[in-house]
Amino acid sequence: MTETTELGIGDLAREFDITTRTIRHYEDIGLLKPQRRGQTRIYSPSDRTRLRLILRGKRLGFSLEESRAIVDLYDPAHGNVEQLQALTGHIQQQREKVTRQLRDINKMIKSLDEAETACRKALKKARKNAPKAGGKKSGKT
Amino acid sequence: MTETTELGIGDLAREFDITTRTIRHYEDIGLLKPQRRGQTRIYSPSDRTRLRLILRGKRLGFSLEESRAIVDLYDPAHGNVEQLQALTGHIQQQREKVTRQLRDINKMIKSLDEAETACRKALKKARKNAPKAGGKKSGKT
DNA sequence: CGCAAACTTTACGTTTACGTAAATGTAATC
DNA sequence: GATTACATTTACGTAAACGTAAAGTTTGCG
Repeated sequence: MTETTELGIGDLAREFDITTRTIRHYEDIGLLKPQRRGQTRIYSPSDRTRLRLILRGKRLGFSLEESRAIVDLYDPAHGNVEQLQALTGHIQQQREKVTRQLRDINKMIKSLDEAETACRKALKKARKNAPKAGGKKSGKT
Repeated sequence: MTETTELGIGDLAREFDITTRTIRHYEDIGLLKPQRRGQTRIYSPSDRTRLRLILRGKRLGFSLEESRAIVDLYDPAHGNVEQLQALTGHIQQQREKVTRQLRDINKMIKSLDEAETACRKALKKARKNAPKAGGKKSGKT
């Protein structure tokens, strides 16, 4: 019948290229809470979204506990003012963390640019007076 | 005597807020190769730079093996054309990885923006008709 | 001299994030 | 009704990245 939104654990595993063990592990630690039809886990689109967020966090080097904090941002206890205020705090924290990452990445990209430039330069030189080996030692750093 | 560039393991640990055990571990797996004065490790500015790169990699979620690949970009076997060519390949790989991260980060920042907006909106509403609870369920993603 | 502070090696312990195997259940298909 | 394919729980195993404890140098200071 309804097969539009009903996802099995295998479907998810295939979609995100992870193992079912991984998905169950995320459930073990409370990151996912799929419904059950009997014993079998049934995943909703929102479960899929949570999983996507978790995996994104992973790619960014977040621990599963950190990812939990992020994922929970999208599923807050609605309506309580104090919790909402705490939530803005958490969002701010995450923003700072991600902003630091952004700085790190930009530095790294810059580094890669420099490394590439240096490498190309060395290649040019090597090809020019190339015979068999050993140009001059170039200065370092 | 010369104390300008001579760094002890404790100095480095303090500077980067890590333990000496961590630094020794990086040496164990070949990420650092400080000189020795007798038994004692002596770190050069370039060692410090390598360490900085390693830690940046960590913040970005790179494994130490991945960081090794990056760090080695800056300390390649100079002069060999094939190695230089391989090197440009590695640089390109790293660039792709970092580019994916950049996409992930931008997505996450966007998500955080949305989360914050939603949160502020909910706060406003909550303060307006403040009684106890229950907004509507909002659609997702 | 004596002692603390900072260095060393060796080696077992711990946490995170799953892997992997075993034993079992259920459902469709031949 | 036997096979095949996917699901389940339970539980021990493992790789990475250190933590931590033990036991021993080396160095400087009062």
